[in-house]
Amino acid sequence: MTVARAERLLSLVQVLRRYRQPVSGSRLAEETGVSLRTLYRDIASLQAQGAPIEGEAGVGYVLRPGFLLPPLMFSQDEIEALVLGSRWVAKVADPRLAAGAADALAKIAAVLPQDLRDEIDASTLLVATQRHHEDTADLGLIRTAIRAEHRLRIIYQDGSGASTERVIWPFAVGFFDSVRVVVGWCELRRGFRHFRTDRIGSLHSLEDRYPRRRQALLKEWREAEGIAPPP
Amino acid sequence: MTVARAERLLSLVQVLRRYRQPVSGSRLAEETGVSLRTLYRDIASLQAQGAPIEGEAGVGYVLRPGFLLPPLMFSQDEIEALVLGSRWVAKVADPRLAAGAADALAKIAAVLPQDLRDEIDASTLLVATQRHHEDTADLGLIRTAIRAEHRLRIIYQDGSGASTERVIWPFAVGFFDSVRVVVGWCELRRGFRHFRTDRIGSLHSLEDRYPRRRQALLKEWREAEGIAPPP
DNA sequence: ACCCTGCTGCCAGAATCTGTCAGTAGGCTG
DNA sequence: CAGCCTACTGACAGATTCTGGCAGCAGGGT
Repeated sequence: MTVARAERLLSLVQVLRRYRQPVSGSRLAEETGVSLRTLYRDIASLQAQGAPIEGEAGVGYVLRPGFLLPPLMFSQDEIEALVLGSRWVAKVADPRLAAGAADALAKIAAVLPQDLRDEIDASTLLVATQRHHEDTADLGLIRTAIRAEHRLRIIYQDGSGASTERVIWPFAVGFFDSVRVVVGWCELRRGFRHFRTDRIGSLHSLEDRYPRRRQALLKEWREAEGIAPPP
Repeated sequence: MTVARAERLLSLVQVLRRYRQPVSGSRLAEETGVSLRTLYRDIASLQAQGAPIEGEAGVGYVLRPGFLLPPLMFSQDEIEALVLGSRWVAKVADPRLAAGAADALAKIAAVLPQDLRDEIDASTLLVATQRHHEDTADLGLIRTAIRAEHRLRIIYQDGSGASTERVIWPFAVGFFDSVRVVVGWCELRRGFRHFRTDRIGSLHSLEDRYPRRRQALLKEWREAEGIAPPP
């Protein structure tokens, strides 16, 4: 007894949800293991059932949010991934974000069937990363400033030990193995600068919004530094 | 082009969700417009896909919760933690686990209210960890063996370059900055041993269960190595 | 003891699905 | 503009699946 098609249609929805950018039909066909022709038929079937899938020639398919069908319950691999990720965040991030990781996992656990809930506690994937440098600045405050796109006044000690006071527009944080780095536009240097969180002496939010959007700054910084966006 | 069956299976789930008391098969057959025989087949199909449907003679069918993901609500910090953790796993883990991280995040995004869903894309916390050594063994297979508590036959090259063939009882994986390490009981050495995944030459699951539980092994190993459990 | 129910095997005809081939059309890039 | 990638549609034939009916077994409730 097969449910090949039903299963495939669900997995197609999941693949479309995973990519948020347009995906070509041939790629979807490959991922679901059917021919291109059948993929077109599958897309048409989903659309007939109300899935807001948009296809554009030369671009690909996108699933707009709003499809009523909720996703299937998490798989074992997905639970393991969530647990592992949460453990890593709990270990390397600031206390507020660490608590967020634990709380999020608890909320997820609350909606799991018993067997999957047991998987959470039973997971034996361990985070054993190096101990990182102690932050001298509150990364939680920095994240809040980033979300609100607020300017920050900081006192920063660079690699040579010299201290400077600057106003920056923070828009990202990079998590390295032993160091966290705030990425921002520096008003003093009129350029993108990186600030290790263990070298920021003092930190004060100016509570006013910097004039550009953080996504735009991020994109510009990526191009300047040649850093590819995450998948 | 109809998707009669796929559509019917979904509607069957909806009907089962609507009733919370047991429903008889004949009633379900009537509501979905098929014969009783086909209804039994549909139920079997859904169960094969993991739907926790319970049938009892003389009573009827009940759908226990845990098949579809219900709506979830998270704080901004929790979302940031989930996104950051997922990005890290996607970067450092084996392809299957990495896909699990992306899929889990996509599923969460699908049940989030609009404003929180935007937070996922907007997150500017970046994972910039060092590039790790290439695995020579499929970590996905190892994880599967750990979950099933199966013995593994491996060929391992130790630090000095000497190759040995061993049978191990794998029970944990440690994720270091540049290396992944399988923790197991080694039948050859009669003791706990650690195996870097970039030094495991060959890997073969024996498909039989080792005689102890992995939680017990983990606890014993922790005590032997003096490693504290995660919070 | 009786009825309702879940569940399985078998069968044959009907319905569906799938891949291949061919062709149209729209967007993007150079 | 040409060339490439892409979305889409139609037709066809073979393979696969689906479906309903029938018969029968088993478990629970009355």
